[in-house]
Amino acid sequence: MSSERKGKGRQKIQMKKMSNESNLQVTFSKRRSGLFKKASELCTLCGVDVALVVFSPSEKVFSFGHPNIDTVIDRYLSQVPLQTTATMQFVEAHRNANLCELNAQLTEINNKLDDEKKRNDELSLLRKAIEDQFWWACPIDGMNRAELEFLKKALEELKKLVAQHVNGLTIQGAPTQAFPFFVGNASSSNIPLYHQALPPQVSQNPMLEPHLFGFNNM
Amino acid sequence: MSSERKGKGRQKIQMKKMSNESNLQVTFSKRRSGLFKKASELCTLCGVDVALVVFSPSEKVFSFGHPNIDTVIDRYLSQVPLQTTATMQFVEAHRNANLCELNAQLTEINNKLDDEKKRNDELSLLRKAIEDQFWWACPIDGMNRAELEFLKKALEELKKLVAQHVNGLTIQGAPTQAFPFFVGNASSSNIPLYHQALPPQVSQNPMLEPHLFGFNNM
DNA sequence: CAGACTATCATTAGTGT
DNA sequence: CACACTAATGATAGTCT
Repeated sequence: MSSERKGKGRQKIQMKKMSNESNLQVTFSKRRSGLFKKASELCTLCGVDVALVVFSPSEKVFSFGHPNIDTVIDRYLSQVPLQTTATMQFVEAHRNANLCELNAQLTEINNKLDDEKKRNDELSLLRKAIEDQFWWACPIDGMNRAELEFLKKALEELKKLVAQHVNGLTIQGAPTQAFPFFVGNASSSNIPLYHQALPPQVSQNPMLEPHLFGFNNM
Repeated sequence: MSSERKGKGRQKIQMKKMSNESNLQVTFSKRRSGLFKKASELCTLCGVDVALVVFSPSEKVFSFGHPNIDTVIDRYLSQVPLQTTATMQFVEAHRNANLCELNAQLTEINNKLDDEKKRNDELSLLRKAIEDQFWWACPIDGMNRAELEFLKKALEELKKLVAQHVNGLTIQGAPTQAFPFFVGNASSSNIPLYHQALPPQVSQNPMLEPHLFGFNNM
């Protein structure tokens, strides 16, 4: 083993649209994760409401909301002079759609649990058989250790799976979906837009928040 | 200027709602800045569309969108096929009923998994210690067997719990409807919601994408 | 192609001004 | 109360697996 294992580590990157498509895809995934994590942390730490929607390069949509994205969007829309019954319908309809996706997730988890159980049963049987024949001997020692390790790993994976749901910090891509190749940026004017408004209630000072966002280097 | 410039620097903080109000306010500002910056960077780097809405502790609203927040929200809302009001109500009723139950059950499951993992880790350590000292002896055999059995039982119980939900909580009214996956957890409580869905264009199955869902205070 | 790894960069908690 | 600073923590680009 030569000591050449020095990865170059993180390099600074230019703040413009990435040219390499595959690189863009992985960066999108990583940064999307980070963004959603940050959003949830903001919710947790400050107890505030947040809605976040991201359309992937392949037009899939990722969203996050606390306490509920539709609620927050609704609140946002109602504060913007645009509330219609049509929007309400959309909101309601959309909420229902979530359930199906959740179902898929649960099914997946359940299948994994099932697999683990099966494996566990097999292991137990095997172990028992060995014990019954050689309970007085020691060679099972190493084997037991391996099995225990296996079980531990399985449990940990399961735990992680559930924990992911609990924490809501992971979004998985579509397992059944083959996404078409990226078509290109529809409207990629590089500079996004910030906007801040006050709720109808706050009548104090419309300029209460002097903290401005500057995009100096973008 | 004395050379007392030694600040203690950043300290790790617990991921729960901050108690100190003024501290919360400043953290909110800082993290909100960071969050919006991350969002815009994602837009710029990957050329994707994003909508972000944050309600401050004082109920002010901050929003960001690329290319335009309302456009993105509209796209988000309209990507779900409309359903009839009746169906929606039906589904909603069931969902609400199930959510609470599932929430409790899954919390329980998660706690059990947590316990099992802890126990398993302890066991592994203990076992390793014993092995290291008495690898040539057999007494560990019986003990391992008991613990293995215990783990097996725990796994089975967990599986059964989840299986009950899979088999018992399916909603049969809506064509695209199943049951929600819902989680609440004591340890990491303030958890918002993640959700991912498909774009309207995908004509295969409007409900293919798996969603992650989780929040604490329903 | 999704994760593990790691050197590096970026964010931010704590503090002073 | 908004900034400036700094030391730590946290995120991630590049790489390998």
